[in-house]
Amino acid sequence: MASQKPVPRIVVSRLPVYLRALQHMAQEGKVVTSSQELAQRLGTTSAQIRKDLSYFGEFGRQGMGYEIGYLMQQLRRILHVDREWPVALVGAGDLGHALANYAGFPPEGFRIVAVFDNDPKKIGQTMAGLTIQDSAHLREVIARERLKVAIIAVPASGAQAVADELVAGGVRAILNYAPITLNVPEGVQVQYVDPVVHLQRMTFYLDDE
Amino acid sequence: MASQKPVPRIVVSRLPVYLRALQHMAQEGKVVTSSQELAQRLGTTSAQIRKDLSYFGEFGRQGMGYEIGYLMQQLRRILHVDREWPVALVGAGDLGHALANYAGFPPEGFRIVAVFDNDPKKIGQTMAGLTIQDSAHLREVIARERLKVAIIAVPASGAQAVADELVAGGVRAILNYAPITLNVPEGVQVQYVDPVVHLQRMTFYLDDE
DNA sequence: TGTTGTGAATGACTTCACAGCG
DNA sequence: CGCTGTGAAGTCATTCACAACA
Repeated sequence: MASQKPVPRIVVSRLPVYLRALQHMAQEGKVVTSSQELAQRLGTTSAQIRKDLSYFGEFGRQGMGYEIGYLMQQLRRILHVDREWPVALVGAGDLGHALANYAGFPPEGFRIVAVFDNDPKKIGQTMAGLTIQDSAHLREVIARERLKVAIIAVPASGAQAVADELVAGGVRAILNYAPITLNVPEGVQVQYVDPVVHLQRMTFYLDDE
Repeated sequence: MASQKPVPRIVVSRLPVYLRALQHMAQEGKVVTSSQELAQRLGTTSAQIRKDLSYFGEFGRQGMGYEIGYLMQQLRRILHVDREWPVALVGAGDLGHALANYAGFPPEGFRIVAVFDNDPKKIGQTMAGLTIQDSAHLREVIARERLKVAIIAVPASGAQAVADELVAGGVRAILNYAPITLNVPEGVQVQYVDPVVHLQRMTFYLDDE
């Protein structure tokens, strides 16, 4: 029986990694796997994978393991990625350009449908097939298109203001590439990508010579 | 007295975020702060900040708080970022381009000193002032330059092979932008940036309408 | 007084270990 | 027999709450 307990955030954070590994297995033609095999690939333990999945239901067969296609489908449902998510991208610099053209989004159901910048030289130009819009219209467009997901790829100095506009327009999930901690209301999700922070998390462990 | 207990990874992972916030405060001209103020900015608790810092020493003054410049300096020392780290960048696509030109690295002591790609059309060209080198020479160059830190910005299909070469050359910390879990030896640090994974960690919490 | 640093208490997460089932 | 699903045990992390001190 699946647990009714609240799902720890850390469990949720691992599910996309499981899903990604299952997709790779499927591409390799594998049909069935086990918590053991998956754990080995991911550098974790079979018990952790089984326990994580147990928060949501029973997806395996005793003695058999997991049917990869079925488990992928279930994880997509759990993560709410069994649909298309239209995404707003704010910032049309080098990083925004890379994100707008990233081939990894469409197959996963994330579709960038609007790009914003506040640079007059960029507004009106085209990026990845989309017209760059003035950030001044951010809130209005977000609200009209009912966008719930956005990516911030602007400098730190403008990021909080952008976040405020996004939230005011109705955005509930922000992937933030600006090197600053955002202040958002309860219930608005934020994920941070700051290469400097990520590098500093590793240099700690490097020998001090 | 500072604790002698082993430092939890999760504590280390928060230090760069504290450092970043302190830098912003310093830019605003602030000289002193408190665990309370810092916690408010970062959406955490003062107790957590004090406890985290207590693993490394005593950096504040009772009744007074923390001298921002001093605490920054101490965090830089703890994180081993009180020096220059030369970094190898593998992958000269859109993302590699954005990273090579990222203005946020130099002020933090991270300097991209070598760029690699395996595309004959790109090898020999210049990117951010560096000549793009053939990935075939990856291990050799890494070893010769004694590089300990690298960034992977290649497609998933090539990422494990790149990681193997990096590690063979002596790299001990990898910032991986490829959407795949890397298999590396004990002691080699890896940080993952996969926008799809980050987005999926948030869509879980979005209403299921 | 205000704020740190920290043991103690609480809470969360991971691992164990095994019943149960295919 | 092999592997899942899961309570129970064990470990780790956060929060509490207060002595100590500028």
